[in-house]
Amino acid sequence: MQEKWLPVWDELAPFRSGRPDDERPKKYVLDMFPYPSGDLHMGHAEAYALGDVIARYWAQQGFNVLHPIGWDSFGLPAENAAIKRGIDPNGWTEDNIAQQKASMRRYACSFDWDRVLHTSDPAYYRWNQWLFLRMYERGLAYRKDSAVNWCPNDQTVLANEQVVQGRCERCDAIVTKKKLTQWYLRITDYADRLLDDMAQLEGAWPEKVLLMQRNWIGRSTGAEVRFAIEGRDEPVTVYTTRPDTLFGATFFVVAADSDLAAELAAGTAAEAEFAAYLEGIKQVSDIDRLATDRPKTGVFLQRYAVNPVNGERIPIYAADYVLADYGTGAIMAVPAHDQRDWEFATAFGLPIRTVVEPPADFEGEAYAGDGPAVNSGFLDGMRKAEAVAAMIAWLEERGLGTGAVNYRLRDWLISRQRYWGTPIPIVHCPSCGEVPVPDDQLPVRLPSAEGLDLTPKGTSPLGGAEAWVNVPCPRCGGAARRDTDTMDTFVDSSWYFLRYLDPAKTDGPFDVEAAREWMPVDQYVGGVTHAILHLLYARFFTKVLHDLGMVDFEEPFTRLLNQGMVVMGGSAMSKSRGNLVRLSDELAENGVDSVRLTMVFAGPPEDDIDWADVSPSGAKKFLARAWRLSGDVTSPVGVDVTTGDLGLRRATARAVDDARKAVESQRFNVAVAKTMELVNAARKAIDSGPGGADPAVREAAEAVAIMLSLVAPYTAEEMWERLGHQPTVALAGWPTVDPALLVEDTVTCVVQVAGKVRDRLEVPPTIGEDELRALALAAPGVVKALGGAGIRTVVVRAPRLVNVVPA
RNA sequence: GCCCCGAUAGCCCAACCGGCAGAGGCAAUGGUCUCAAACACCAUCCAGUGUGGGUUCGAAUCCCACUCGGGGCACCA
Repeated sequence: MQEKWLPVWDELAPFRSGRPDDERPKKYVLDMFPYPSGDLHMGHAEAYALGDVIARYWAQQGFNVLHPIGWDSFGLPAENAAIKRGIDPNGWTEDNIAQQKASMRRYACSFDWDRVLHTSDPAYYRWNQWLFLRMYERGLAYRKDSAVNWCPNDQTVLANEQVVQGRCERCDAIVTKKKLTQWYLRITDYADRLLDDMAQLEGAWPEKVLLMQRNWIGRSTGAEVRFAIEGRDEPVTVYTTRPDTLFGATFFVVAADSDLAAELAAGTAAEAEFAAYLEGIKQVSDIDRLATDRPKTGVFLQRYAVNPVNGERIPIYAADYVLADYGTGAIMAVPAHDQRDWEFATAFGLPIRTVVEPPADFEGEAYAGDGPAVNSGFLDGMRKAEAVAAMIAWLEERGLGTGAVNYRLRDWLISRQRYWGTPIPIVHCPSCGEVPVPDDQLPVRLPSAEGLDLTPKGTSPLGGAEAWVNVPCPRCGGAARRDTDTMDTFVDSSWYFLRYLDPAKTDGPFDVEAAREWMPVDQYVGGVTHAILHLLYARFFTKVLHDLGMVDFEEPFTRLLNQGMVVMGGSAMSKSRGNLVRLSDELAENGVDSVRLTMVFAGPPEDDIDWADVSPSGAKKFLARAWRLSGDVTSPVGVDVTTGDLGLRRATARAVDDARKAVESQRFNVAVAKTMELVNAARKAIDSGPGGADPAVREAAEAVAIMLSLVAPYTAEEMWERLGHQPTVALAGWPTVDPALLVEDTVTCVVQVAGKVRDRLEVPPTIGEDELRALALAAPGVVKALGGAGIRTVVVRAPRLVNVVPA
């Protein structure tokens, strides 16, 4: 069947979306593009089967559907394979792309093959560089020196988002900290918009993803408070969400690894102790830091801060439970109302002063809840919200502090010390400093990997490409060096959906006019693994592009579907676990259509599919059963179906309508079930009903073919041909439903007595309440159940239900 | 520790605004066809919705508590 239909589909190109004279309304369906590591696997098969249902459905509904595909082809696997086997990452990548592309074609994905792109193509990454420079011009791309996450295995830095439970999300190595100068994108400038614009996505994105993003951005509101430090000219500002507890601050803590801690310790009696402590915590990995029961440690710096609200002298400690890169790296400690401060105070014998009255039955240690303020001067008696506002006003009046907002989100670290990525288009000149590469000199192409040592060693392999690195400064012409870092590959995937609109464009990253027409993406489909990283970055880029005046929308993806994973025997498939199911084996055994059908029918798309629980051979049987229908139709093409058997016509109308509703609400498994139901009804009509010559049977079989075309394109095409039509069924159009056929002439009304079903009545759907009540009370089952007892009330829900409540 | 989501037949899953627990499939059993088997077709079997309370004429559906499973966050002041 593949040999038969692939050339036909190539010829007809039903899914080419760029025709200029196409007047159909537009829909943009986007599948997350794959990383080209080897051939497609079961996970791809599921994701692309689901995306295809949506794309093909909209095509059947008469939309001009843009459904592109490409490859996210920069990244470590290519580089690691290259190191391991001594081959060129580019060649490895191209080979895998060719293999995946061939598999996708066989898998009958409805992609527009005229729009493919891959991100390791200089014609693509040139625009990464261009966008980077636009951000640089606006101060959104900058370099800073700080302690960064370092993966000792991959020998590269990682973004905050790529560290999971203190481990590298890619290779699972324990992440350490390293002080480096790195490139960042100022995503924190967009924190509020990234958070607030999620209101637009409510109901259209999985609630879980929105929640994860909200948590990740982690906006909190509170106040910044200035504390004078004895023996220091400048006060130190702290951030707190509980300014109402300021009277309860009994000590002060600075992050041990902050510059401030070092400065405060310098020259004091605590200096040596502090240095030893600092050395000690550097040895503690993030893994250990994450342990919840870790005892609080710290060093008294022999110095004092002054609480601005009551002039009290409070001791300053350096500790590792305060983070250097959140807030200001220093806190006021209120042990009575913060569990961490409570633990520290207990360990160091510091005073604990209650300033919020806990409820009488409170049994915990620190009380973080609401309650009336006590021991708090002018705040006494106020509850939390009022006290917070009053304290902020008090501080602001005296210039001692101000209301403030903080975020958990950090700026996005994009430098990577690896080869296979987009070179950062900056030249470092001894006299001019950082100099952007002029636009007309883009792309800065990667030097050939040949002769380069790609082995990770902590600095970028690009530094070894002498001829590439040493360039004249674009500004002064003097000897200068290129920046040798490459960009995080998440930069590549932050705007690829725009590039599809005109992937060959040479005078800009994307076609602004086409973006106005096609964007935002109507439906995005992909794994929940990208719930934070990719989706947050893509949203950020979109907002930057909006501010650059290049797009007129603020959110790139209108609707998001996260498909589940394909697992085997309850756990994720892996070679080492020995439960790997090979897609190629499944395809060879059961065929493309059966595998796709199995994926779609297994359950709701967002649920995991356990391959042990599903039956591709069952799917195969069903497809054969559906296909046989087309051979049993004996009426001619174009026969007047209105003369057909009414029962089957009703079943067809109902199935088509139910399937439509199911697809639109993304219950694809239900849509398949409705198709199965129709196949059963048609079979019955042929074998033991009006027979294959009845026009209603043709109507049903044609509807089945079209419904199946969303899931099983080969089978559907075969049926369509056998039914006497020209290809392609993919554009046959969704069957029209006569609304009259959906109206039943009688419905079954359930009659309950005290909530138990006692009788059933066949009534017209238009029956009135009073009439139905009378009928129900006279029903034999009701009379019997009542047994002469009186009636309290009768609940009538015409036409489906009556409930008689006995006295 | 905090926060989300889920639990329906042996298994995977349906059930619209609270209104007959069953659409579909897998497996099983019986039958038709066959020399026999496979295929195909027909039929049958199977739960009262995780547990305990509550609201309601009526709860799988709403509320509370709990159990189990999955996921997210985790010294973010």
